[in-house]
Amino acid sequence: MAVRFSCGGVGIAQAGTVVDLRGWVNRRRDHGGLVFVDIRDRDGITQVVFDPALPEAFALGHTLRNEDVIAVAGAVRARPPGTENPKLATGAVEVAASELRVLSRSQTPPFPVNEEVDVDESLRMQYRYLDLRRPRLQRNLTIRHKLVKAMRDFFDERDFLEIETPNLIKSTPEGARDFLVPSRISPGSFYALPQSPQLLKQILMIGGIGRYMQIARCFRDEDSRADRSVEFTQLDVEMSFVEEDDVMAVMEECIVYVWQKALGHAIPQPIVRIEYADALRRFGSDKPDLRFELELRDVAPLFADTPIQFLHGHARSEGSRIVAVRYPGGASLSRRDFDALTETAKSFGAGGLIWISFAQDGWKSSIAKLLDDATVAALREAAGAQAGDALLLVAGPSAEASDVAGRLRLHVGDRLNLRDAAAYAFCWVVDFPLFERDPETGGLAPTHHPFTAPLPGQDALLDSDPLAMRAQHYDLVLNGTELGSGSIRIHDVDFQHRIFADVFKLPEAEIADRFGFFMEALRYGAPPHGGMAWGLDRLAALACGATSIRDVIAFPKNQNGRDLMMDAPSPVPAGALRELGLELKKSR
RNA sequence: GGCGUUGUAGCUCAGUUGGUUAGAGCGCCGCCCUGUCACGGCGGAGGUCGAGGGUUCGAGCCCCUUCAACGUCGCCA
Repeated sequence: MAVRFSCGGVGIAQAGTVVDLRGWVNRRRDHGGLVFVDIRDRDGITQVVFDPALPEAFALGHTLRNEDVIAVAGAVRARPPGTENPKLATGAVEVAASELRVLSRSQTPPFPVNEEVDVDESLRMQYRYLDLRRPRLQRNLTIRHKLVKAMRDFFDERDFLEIETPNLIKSTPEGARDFLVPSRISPGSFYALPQSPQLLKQILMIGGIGRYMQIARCFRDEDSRADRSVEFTQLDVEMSFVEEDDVMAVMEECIVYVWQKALGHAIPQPIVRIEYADALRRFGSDKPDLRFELELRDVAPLFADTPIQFLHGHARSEGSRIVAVRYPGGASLSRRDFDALTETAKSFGAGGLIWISFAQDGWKSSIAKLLDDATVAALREAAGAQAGDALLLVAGPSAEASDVAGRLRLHVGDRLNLRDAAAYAFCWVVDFPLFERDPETGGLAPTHHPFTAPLPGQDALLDSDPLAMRAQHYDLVLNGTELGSGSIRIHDVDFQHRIFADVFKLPEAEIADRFGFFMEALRYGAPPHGGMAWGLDRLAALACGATSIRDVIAFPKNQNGRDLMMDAPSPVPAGALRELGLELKKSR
């Protein structure tokens, strides 16, 4: 009686036992008088030998092709000395096939399943079931599973309830475009798919749940990127009767636990906290990559008396920065290299780029004629440049200069291979401003979302100087990627109303229409509460060393939001539209 | 919507200054092969060069338009 084993599960311990293996033909090596077939499942690969001594199985073995699905019964035996394969976990043994059944034949696959070669991503998506058989996705989905499992275990142990929130909800535009779902029973009315369960989890707190978590699917009808898709998954968490430090402590414990469980990696604690303003000043970003140093240096004072026209203003203006990015070894770059760097800086939004290099035989610069030795020496000192380094200088209004310099820093980090995919540098970013200026409307916009509470004691600033308000808002950042945001929420209905009415200037009717249900809930004893949400796809991608979240999603959508396997979205029959009370306009 | 990269055999790619019949490796098909594991040997099939238009005696290569994939800016509270 053959015993079922996985294709990665047989070893020398099974020698002599008759096993039953099921799986896919990974490869066939047909010697004419002897046939080797590697059989594969999620667990691994085992070599099966077909010998002419058993003519029936042997004859059928000849006909096998890659990706055929087979069941093989045979005795496990140690391989003849010298023929062991150390590259295979099961390489000490082989299965001598006594019985072969072909469960399913496969057409020739459109791309190799048994090799880790790069294949055009749209082809991989169209034949996702084949891509899923390959080691990379099997490994990534396994890691993702472990992450999610660890999260559920972690929160379960701490008395959190996992609660599902609906996917068909009310459209309450939250910045991103909603996906709308027409209602058959209420023609002309639409559900929206949630951009996040934000209001629902707050209402769960009002509902006395106290501690909530969910692995929640979210939808935003915006253009995709490598790190974001129209449909994505969040770890969503909310807690009652907590302050910032309580939430951050739990979430920090969580990431440490999860990283240990899923990756066996110990995150050093405590995770460093960086104030928002500091992050911008030192790294030019509110999601700094701490895998490498190269901190930005302000050098504006050195240009206070500069004759250089375009620097002069920025050197003296409160709202401007002149920032130096150190490029270790940059003195060996050619003028052409610096020209290319300048183009790169311009693509980041810079007006231009000043460079200074410190070679053995003296300094060079794009503005050499306008610099003197003393200024250059002071610059070198201020920016901490060593012999052989170069400095890249960016000047402009603070926000722009910080952003460009921050991107240049990352660019230099990339060029010098300082951004190690196997390293994990976490940090908290705290002390965000509550509001920021919306450059389009000129009005105020929430930095996080309109339910974020300010630091205690700042309520009065709402009328006098809202831009000076700081939020009880914290981001968790890993390797320059924002994993997630959280905050303490407003639980006072009057203050929440002032945010909508006084700050965002929403008309009463609109507040009532969009948020009426929520405002009403706040009137019935809302506990102080706060929480956080993490982008699970991003987290998984970083954990797997994947460059795109599509490599940690079983059935991802492409850049245009299309599912290439199912070919969705697709037109629907006219009758389906009629039933929904919808009529299509002729396109264009 | 903007910018960039890419598009040549089933896959991954090469293709010179515009010049004969568009190539390679892998895969596929057939035959041979009893210790391979990227098995090996011999033979073979397979191409609207993304699509459309143009320049030219002649276009895979030059020009215009367009489609698609990916990256990125805008956008994503």
